[in-house]
Amino acid sequence: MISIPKGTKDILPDQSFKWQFVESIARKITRLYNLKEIRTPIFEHTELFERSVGETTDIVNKEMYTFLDKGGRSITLKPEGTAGVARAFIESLSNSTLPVKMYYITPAFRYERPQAGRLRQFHQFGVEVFGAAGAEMDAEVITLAKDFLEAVGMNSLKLEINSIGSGEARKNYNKILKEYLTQNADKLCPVCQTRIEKNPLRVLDCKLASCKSVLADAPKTIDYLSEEDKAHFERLKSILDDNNIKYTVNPYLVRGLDYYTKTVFEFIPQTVNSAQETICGGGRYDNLIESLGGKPTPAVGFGLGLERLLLAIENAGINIEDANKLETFVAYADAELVDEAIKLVGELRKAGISADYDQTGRSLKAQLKYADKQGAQFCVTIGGDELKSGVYPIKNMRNGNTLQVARQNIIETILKELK
RNA sequence: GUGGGUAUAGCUCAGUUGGUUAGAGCGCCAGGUUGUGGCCCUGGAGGUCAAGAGUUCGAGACUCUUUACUCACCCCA
Repeated sequence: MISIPKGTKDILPDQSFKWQFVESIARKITRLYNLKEIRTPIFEHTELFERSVGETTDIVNKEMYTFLDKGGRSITLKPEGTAGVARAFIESLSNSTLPVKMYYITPAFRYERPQAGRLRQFHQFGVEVFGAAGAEMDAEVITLAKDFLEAVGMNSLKLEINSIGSGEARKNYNKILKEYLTQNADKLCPVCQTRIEKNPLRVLDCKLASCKSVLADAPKTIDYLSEEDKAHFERLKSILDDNNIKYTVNPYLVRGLDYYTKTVFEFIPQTVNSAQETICGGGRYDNLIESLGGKPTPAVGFGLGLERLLLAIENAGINIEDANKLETFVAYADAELVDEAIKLVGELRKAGISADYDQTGRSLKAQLKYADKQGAQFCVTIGGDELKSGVYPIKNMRNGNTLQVARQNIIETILKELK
């Protein structure tokens, strides 16, 4: 038997309604915020990710699905959503009226050891906004994420924000942090010791108590911001305050991708304690477009992991209704009556009512059982007597009540009952 | 890449110090009066006990190897 590849999952028919639910909310909320969808290819030139995500990151170093195509080009399956959108912006949208506001729902691929909330093919809902430098847009993006999360039922999320600065100030901070960490290297865990050279910001994120105590006295990003960056961060906080959006400033919050500047943020469910707790992470990346060869263009966005979101929804005990239940099942008591069932089902469908009948020749009892399993709301039964009298029983499967309805009034009756 | 756990029916799992023909619940199919679902009862289909080797008179069980899955670390969504 051929089985599913490691780190992938089928979204089976009895689960897909959950995905449709969160996706429909994503489309609804983005529309409220005046964002339009963008769909970029599943694969891009490898170089795009090397230059945007960052050559020092684990994602680029060891987690990309990279291969040579038949033309000898190095191709990579997208490991995240931002790079492709940035490329498309530079290539096709840089002469548009700014700001350009977009969202995407896309699979992404990382070659990692799978675990709860982490797959090799996973799915992201993301937002990218180009061409607005002010903190108003940071607030817009954060608020959109929050509205989305609340609309899917995640009401008790923690929002953490921080600013990691930009330009010279950021470089300067990196240097100072590195010096501090080097001086205290002997007190850090082995993993953090290797991080000092590779990616010192990441040390701030370490969960070990021993490292945390070293970090308590470490220089903090927000103390090394330029005046402009500081004003930007203050403005963001005041907008959030004014709009009653609760947040905590986490001076140790950093992001793993190289392209972030200034504002960074995460949404974390309060119910879980796993390391995969962050379901939404984002921030500003003012240098990305320029570093990819475009005109200097400020940008801000977020990525949200749909698998993690659905896990969090489940953990929070939130129940998602299956919106795709069958509306009407047409049962027939006798094999000769199947033709009338086919006809009636066809009429129901033309009237916009989802309808089905048994195509496998089962007994009436089995047909009813099947209708029940499909979650059918109504069941019309055809028998010899009905054919003669022209009056059919419409059974409401929720409460068991049956209406006797003349053949020509069936559609009208069901449409009325469905409301 | 590192460390733990698991592998028996479609699913969740039992299976005694190694001992006849491999077990349950759920699910699936059928029946329980000829035309009415859910609850209940009865029956049926469905397993190379992950694979390979070893120990033994005898292995689902014990040993080794491999593989797969899973959880955690790293990293990230």
